[in-house]
Amino acid sequence: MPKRYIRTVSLPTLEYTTCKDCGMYGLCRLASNGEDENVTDTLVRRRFVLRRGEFLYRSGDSFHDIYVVRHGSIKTYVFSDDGRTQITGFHGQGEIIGLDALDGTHFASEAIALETTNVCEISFSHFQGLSRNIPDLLNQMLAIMSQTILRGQQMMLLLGKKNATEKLATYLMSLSRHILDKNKSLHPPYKLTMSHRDIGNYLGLTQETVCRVLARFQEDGIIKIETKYIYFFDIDRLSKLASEIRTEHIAD
Amino acid sequence: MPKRYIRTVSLPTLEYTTCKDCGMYGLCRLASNGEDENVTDTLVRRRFVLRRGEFLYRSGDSFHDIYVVRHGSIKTYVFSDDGRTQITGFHGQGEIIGLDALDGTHFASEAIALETTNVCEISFSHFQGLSRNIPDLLNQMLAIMSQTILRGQQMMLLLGKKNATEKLATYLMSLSRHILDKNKSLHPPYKLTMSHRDIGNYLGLTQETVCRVLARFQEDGIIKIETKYIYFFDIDRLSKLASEIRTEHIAD
DNA sequence: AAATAATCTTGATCCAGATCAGCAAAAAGT
DNA sequence: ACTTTTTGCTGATCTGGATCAAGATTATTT
Repeated sequence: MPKRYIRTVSLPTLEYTTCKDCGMYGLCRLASNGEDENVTDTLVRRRFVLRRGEFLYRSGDSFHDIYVVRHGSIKTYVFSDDGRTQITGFHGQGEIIGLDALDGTHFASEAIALETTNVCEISFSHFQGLSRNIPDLLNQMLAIMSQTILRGQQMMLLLGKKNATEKLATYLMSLSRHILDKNKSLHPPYKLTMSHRDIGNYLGLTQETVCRVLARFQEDGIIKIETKYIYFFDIDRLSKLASEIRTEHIAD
Repeated sequence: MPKRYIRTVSLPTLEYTTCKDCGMYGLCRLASNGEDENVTDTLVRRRFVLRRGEFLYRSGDSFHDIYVVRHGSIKTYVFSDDGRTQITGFHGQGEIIGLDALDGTHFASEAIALETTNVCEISFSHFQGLSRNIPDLLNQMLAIMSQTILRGQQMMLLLGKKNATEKLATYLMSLSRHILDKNKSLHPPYKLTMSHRDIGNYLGLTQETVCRVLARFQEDGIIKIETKYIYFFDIDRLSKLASEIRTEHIAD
């Protein structure tokens, strides 16, 4: 996997993607001050394509822009001083990347494409400029960042308290939710762009354990994996296995 | 430990705390538009005291305010649907709490005082109102939230990749850094307001393991714990044991 | 000051998941 | 089409930290 910065600048997207499902849609619309569903050029300065293994940014790169995945998928990770890495997220269509750097001048994390991926680039200073006239821009951004913090906390619970089965079930649940959000149906099999090793790294497991647990889920008829494609058969059972975060109020 | 909402409203603080070391100092100063070091009443609407075991907010509470620890300490946590909890942070002087709720209407996490604690309350809608006139307020808030996201990622690395020794060393390092920030010296022993059980929960360990590792650190002359007070003897060794996150750029 | 409850501590045992190993299947490169 | 590399799979073994247990301190209540 060649790990270089080779950005193929703006291209006709192969698969049509509307902005409507994008995490930045609210922001882009606010910025463009109109209703035009796909004209978001006020906020987005350019788009480009990354191929598998190409970096969006690397640790130490100076920070200027945040990014949104328009099509494809990106993984982000941090590392310890002895080189161990922790994947901090897999980011698909509509997800925002780079929010961990906007308090400083340099990225501490890295982002790399898992497949051919189309990305919108938003200049942060341009964003700040626009927000002087459109105060709600920043408010929307606060909300997005708050959600990111919340997801981090849920990840801490997963890593700190869940066993292998619960971890994988939780992960597959979040995957299935993403698919439902975008495709409105779980039936078309979903392509897993991340390797077992990556999934294991993300969840605090080894690839062997990931493999074994997924094999068990298949024996139990919960999912089916064919090469790189996953079919969801029994979301209810998966949900029970996941021990999800409780968001409703609990009477003490 | 009685777990009730009993707020002792605004009082003369026992120990004098300047606003200067506060995480909100920049924000408060911006809001008050002046240089008066301790007059921050433009942003902070009220202060109050929580006693040990009292909640700042509970899961399901409707969200109106964010909070800053003025003196004392607060722990925050989330939970899974079967009641397991994951402590997401210990928050001391100057730290901001509640940033995980400002995208919604209700808190999903809880915050409880570990000792008698003095808290500044900031109405979020008031904050938003102020920020219309002072755009930098929101920018500062973005930076604070970005740091929170980054710390979450470092926590994922700790929980997912570090062993017990590294976890405790990392935790003690962050503790010592806080002390240095506030006290400008490590010599005055620092009071540990959190129990071994809490520390274990936070780090993904049991209290027994926490106890054993801390005992080893003491045998090795790295720290000394007397009842609830900790002395730091060998920060260098601790730092080596911690395998901290690497923030500098890495040549590939 | 005594009683009670919570927390800390240390040892013995256990087990979920890591590690090691080796082959199978895909994917990428030639 | 063939080689090479990467990723996936499965079994055998090992181990770090969990669990279980039980006494010692420290904190809280009466």
